Amino acid sequence: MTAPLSATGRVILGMIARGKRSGYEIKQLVDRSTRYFWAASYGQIYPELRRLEEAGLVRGRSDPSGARAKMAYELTEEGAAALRDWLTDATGLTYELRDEAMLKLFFSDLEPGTALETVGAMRTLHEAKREQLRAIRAAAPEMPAGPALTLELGLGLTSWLVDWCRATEERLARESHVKVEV
Amino acid sequence: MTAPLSATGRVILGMIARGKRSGYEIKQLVDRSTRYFWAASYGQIYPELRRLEEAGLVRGRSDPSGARAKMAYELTEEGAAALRDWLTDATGLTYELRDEAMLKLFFSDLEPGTALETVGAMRTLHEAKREQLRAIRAAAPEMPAGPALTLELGLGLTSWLVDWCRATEERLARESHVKVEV
DNA sequence: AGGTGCATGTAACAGGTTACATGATTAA
DNA sequence: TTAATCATGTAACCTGTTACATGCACCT
Repeated sequence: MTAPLSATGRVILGMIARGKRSGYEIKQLVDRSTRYFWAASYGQIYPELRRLEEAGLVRGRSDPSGARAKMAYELTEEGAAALRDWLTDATGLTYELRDEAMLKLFFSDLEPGTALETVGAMRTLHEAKREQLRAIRAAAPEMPAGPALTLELGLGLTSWLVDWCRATEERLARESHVKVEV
Repeated sequence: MTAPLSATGRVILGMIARGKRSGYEIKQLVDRSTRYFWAASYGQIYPELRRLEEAGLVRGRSDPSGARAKMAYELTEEGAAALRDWLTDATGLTYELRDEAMLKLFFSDLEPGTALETVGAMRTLHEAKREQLRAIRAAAPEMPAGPALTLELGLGLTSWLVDWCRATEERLARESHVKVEV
């Protein structure tokens, strides 16, 4: 029965378990991997590292390169146990989405003609995300099973979204065309 | 050039434009429609309604039913213009996701055997969401074009996710089976 | 000499949730 | 009578972002 992990604490512990040991390195890795479904900023990471240390889940020692300060964190026994507990428990998974494009789409009939443009903007966004994910995959052909799974899921999801947008754009264009013609 | 709309202000203005006029009604409608991609709580709605009124975007008057207090809000000219401006502008669309299931999946290789369970929990969640969306569609066969579009998108998306989870569960089960057998 | 990257950190703010308090109305 | 629903509202809290400050190291 270890203490429950805070939201940001989860990513931090996981990243430290993967071998990344400074706040800076954790941020780098988050930005290249989980950021699409779980972001973290310095403003969260550094204070949280301190809290985790106070709670005894990580242990940090100074590991400077020359005169440049650097902290090297590693998991304690308790930290490894907390990470295991969290990974083993599949209940109460948070899921939060805030998608302004969908909100605009929801209200699109209030301002006729905006639906097509909104879906177009939505497609552009997801296309960009898909390209970024492809670049990540290309840059690291070998990766652990977990990251590989989420990358595959992200790629599939964005691809589905791009296709939906394209199909919907065609349909909306056809409908407005028919309306004009008849 | 009207003032930019705050996050919650967007939903509120849209819902008022759809005819919902009290904070309570707005919350009800949000919970039955946009909540899957854009939530709102009373703690946001009531203060925001006041701010919108101070900014001159909505106008509220008391409209009690008997001795039960009730406020009826409607859009002002400025409010309608702000809503139009927002709907017409397809740039800078916020998109934020926080999906703990995907995060656990990302770290699943740190604790062998958890991937299958995590994907299973993920599927259960999306199946439930899909059922809720189906219930909404069944309860309101006639709906405006905007809500119909987002409902269709939500249903398609959750269905794709459920299918991906199912396929991945099969694959993971097969792989672990092979591992045991060889 | 200057720009980029490594590295740490914080203060101010923004946005949102939860829990609570209050009270009327309606249906069982 | 009592539970559910209608209806408003706030205070405390949590979580997270943005912008800034600081300084070393390395490359050109």
